[in-house]
Amino acid sequence: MVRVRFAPSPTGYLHVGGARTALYNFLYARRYGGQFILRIEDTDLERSTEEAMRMQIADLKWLGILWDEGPHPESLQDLGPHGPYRQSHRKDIYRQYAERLVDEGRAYYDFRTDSELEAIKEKLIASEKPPQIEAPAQIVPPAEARERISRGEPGAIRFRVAEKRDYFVQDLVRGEVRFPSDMVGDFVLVRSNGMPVYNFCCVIDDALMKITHVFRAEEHLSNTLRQMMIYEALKFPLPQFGHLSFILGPDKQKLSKRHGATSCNDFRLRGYLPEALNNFILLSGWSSPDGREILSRDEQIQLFTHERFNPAPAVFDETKLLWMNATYLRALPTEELWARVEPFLREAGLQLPQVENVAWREQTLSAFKTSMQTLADAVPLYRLLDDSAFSVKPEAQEVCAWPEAKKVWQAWLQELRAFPGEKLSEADFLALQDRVKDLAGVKGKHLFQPIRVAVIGQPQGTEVKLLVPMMKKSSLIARAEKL
RNA sequence: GUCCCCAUCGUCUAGUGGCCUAGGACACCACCCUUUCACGGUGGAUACUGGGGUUCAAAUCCCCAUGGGGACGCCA
Repeated sequence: MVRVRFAPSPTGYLHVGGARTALYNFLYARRYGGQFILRIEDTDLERSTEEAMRMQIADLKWLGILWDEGPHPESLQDLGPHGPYRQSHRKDIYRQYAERLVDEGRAYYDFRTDSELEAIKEKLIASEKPPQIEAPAQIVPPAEARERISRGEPGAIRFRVAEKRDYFVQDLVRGEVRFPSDMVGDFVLVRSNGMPVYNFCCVIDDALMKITHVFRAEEHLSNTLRQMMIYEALKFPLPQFGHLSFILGPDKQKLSKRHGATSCNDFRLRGYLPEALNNFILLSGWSSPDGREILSRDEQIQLFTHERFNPAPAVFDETKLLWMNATYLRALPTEELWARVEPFLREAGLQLPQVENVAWREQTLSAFKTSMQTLADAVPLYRLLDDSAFSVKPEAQEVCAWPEAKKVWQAWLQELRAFPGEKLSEADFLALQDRVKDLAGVKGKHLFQPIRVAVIGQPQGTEVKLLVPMMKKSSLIARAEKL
């Protein structure tokens, strides 16, 4: 049974890198009919917040990455038999294992102060040795140590790196990786404030939650050595590891805030579709066997295997994401697309009198979607239909200066006023345009462009024969009168 | 500094010794469609970091160099 997890630390919005790790784990679980667990790694009390945890959960939901065990997406109550799923709620569990290691001599209490440890490190560096902490000559016996701790004295628990030897992992992404044990000194398991550290919690949780495969970012590769030592000391079975390469910014540095939009929430706000972002990050470090790029969730699940991970880091290219978003957006059924676009239009405060008309939505959206790459692109397009926002744009200057323009506008207005109906169909418009042509004695672009300016105030955009049927005659007249 | 990871078009990537005069996608350029702008269609330019091996044969295996990234925390 495959059991995988995503274990974010709640210190901000969900990052695209984190989203990718979550997606890969999720797909892997679905591919092999296993379970996907969400675990919150909030042992850093300084930086973790409840608010950030909610944001991350909201982002995962938005992406459609749902978990079988973990905090309930709404209530945040533990869901599943291996809880609690927040590390800050598992302190006692960690403590128990730490004490066990102390009793077995695999770990020891360390009452040395920060400044003492600092001095030791400096001395090591001065003598050109790696600055690794080792056990003091005299270790405080467990009983005495516990006595001192219970009196409130601050003391940490350190793991004792016992023997010098090489550790090997068969990494699912990188193949065999060798770690010499002297890469690390005796490392802290439990802080002197009683809170255990990441490497320790991670091992205990993964073991207790029966995690079989750990797919995580490459930054954890060297942590794996420490974790392997803990697994060994606790006699826990080792899961399979797969270390995913980084997602980088255009400058090949690790993607961060200064690269602009990097959180899922940023992309949501900018009008990206979750399915497009999903599909895009999927392809940043993984490829499909047949080279196809646009893949439905079902296809993703069916094709997802660890053999197709790319060990090299990937640069995040928003241009391609934009293309992919446009592709998904245009493929959406109109009513669905409308549901996604509508919040952006509302946010922009546009006044669109026919907004309740389903046929009008269909008509406008199918005309506009070829010029949209993001949902936010709908706003300037629909603004053209808002009478209160109508104005002759600076780009129209040249057309307005044509001597033919005034003649065309005059005829246009005259014909509009004479038109019997309330709205013009495409055929009505074409016929009317013909009469304007005869009346003004103008043809070609000198006819066409002034009419466009009369309709939307600018010389370029969607075809006029599609635009005119979107508006009421009264709007068209009002606009023409403003020229 | 020490250790670890990585290296194919500008970018995402295919490639697991002969199918590679290196394939696809985005972006770019040209043309077509089009009385504008998009969409769409067709075509084009562009890459195996360098040097040594191994082999009849290397983008592919090995070594070295170079470059990039990561870890070396009582952060995760």
